[in-house]
Amino acid sequence: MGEETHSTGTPRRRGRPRKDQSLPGSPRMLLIRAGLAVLTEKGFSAAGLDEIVAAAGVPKGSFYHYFDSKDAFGLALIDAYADYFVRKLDRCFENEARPPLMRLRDFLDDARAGMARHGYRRGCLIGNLGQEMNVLPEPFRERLAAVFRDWEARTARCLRAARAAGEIAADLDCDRIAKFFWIGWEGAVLRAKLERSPAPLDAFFEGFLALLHMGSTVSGRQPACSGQF
Amino acid sequence: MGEETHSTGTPRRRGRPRKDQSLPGSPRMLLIRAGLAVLTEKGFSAAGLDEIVAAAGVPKGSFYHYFDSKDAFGLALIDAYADYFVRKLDRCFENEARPPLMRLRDFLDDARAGMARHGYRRGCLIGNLGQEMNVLPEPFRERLAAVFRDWEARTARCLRAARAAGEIAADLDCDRIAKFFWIGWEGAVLRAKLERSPAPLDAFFEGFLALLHMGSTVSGRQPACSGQF
DNA sequence: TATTTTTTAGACCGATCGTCTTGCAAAATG
DNA sequence: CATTTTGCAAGACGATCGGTCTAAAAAATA
Repeated sequence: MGEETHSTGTPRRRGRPRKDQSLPGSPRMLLIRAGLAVLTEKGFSAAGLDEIVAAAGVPKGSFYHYFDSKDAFGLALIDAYADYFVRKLDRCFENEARPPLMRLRDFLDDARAGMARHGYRRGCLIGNLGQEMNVLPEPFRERLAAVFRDWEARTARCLRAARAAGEIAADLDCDRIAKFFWIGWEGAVLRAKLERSPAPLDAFFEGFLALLHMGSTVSGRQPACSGQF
Repeated sequence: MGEETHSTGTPRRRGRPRKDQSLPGSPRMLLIRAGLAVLTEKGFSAAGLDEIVAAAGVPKGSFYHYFDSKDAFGLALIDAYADYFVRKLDRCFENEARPPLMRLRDFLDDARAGMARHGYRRGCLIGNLGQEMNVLPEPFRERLAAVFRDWEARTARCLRAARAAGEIAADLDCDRIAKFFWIGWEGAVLRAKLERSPAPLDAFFEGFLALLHMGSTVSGRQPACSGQF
């Protein structure tokens, strides 16, 4: 009461209205995009704001207009990366046109292509920040852990689909396997960066697949694509 | 010739003789010890020399007497850590008093205890530096990769002993499995740091053991300690 | 004691870090 | 148009970074 309100409920204020900072070309989005590129490559501590604002083509002075601090920026990057990655996961894991186990392989192929595209220099933002946990502010921890829980849940869902389809043994614990996958996968991305090669990704994935086919010898099914582990 | 030489062959020179810098109490060793503590926790980029020399109780000016640069110091730390770690690996993997597969578990127990002792803040130096590869000088890459090759070789030897003892299936490729182990293990250490918990170490290890018992259902052997993967 | 060399000691440097203050341009209202 | 309110940009700022430098103490030989 007393304040004039818009039909949408927004109080019509005087002064210059703020731009929509969720638009792709907005400075905020440019900063986030540049920040993702830099931090997936160098991590948080080694990434300077100067480099990020330069890559974004945004004046340094503007940075603190859009973000309270480098820390707050980092948290925003986690959210942005989580969003981007969940879309990728869903595109793979919920692709009904493919058998569930092949969806996992689609994810591998996607990741391998992504790392190759960037010369094996960019890794996983979540893994990078996780490694730096001891020099990051405490709020990062729960946020990163939550992202992993989410990825694990989506992966477990895909695994259950595979189990329901009879692609993997019926007595496998899909939640534990999904946990196992993400624990090891981050190690594989790390090694791929170190060796500048997709081999660690493949090596881990093949081992993981072999694990999935445990007990399949009993039911007589042959592993489709695993090596001789 | 022309120079006076000791009976040991060392040319006895004038001036203050240099201390043995491999002695435990020497400044150089204090710096390396402090550097290992700081870098296993914070990585290379986030670790400042000021912090390291303070922790070592050595004046900053002395640092550059013993090391040419922070980079050179980092390489020395890799060597020191590799030495320390190889001793640990051999203590576990070549312990003839234990069956080969149990030696692997001994390593797990040792690592779990080590991480707990430091509050799950210190990780693996090699993994930390590997994650930072893009912001490290190029010589680090080959050095780190060589360390992993060494660890893999020692692990593969232990696995072959297990295979010879009939603890694991005869058709398993021990070299590939060893590679798989170290790829995933570094991911497990990363997650343990993130979650400040030993659970990721155990989760990965149990999955790894399950992988080793592939085909054991055929030969009728029961997994000794793996969960229901 | 005089000389030579190693080691200690910390002030100091330019560069870069994240942050903040300040001022002006833009776009609304009255 | 004048006013108001805000968005945004530019650069200054202190702290800290890795690294350098000079000087002197320490410990040996001559």
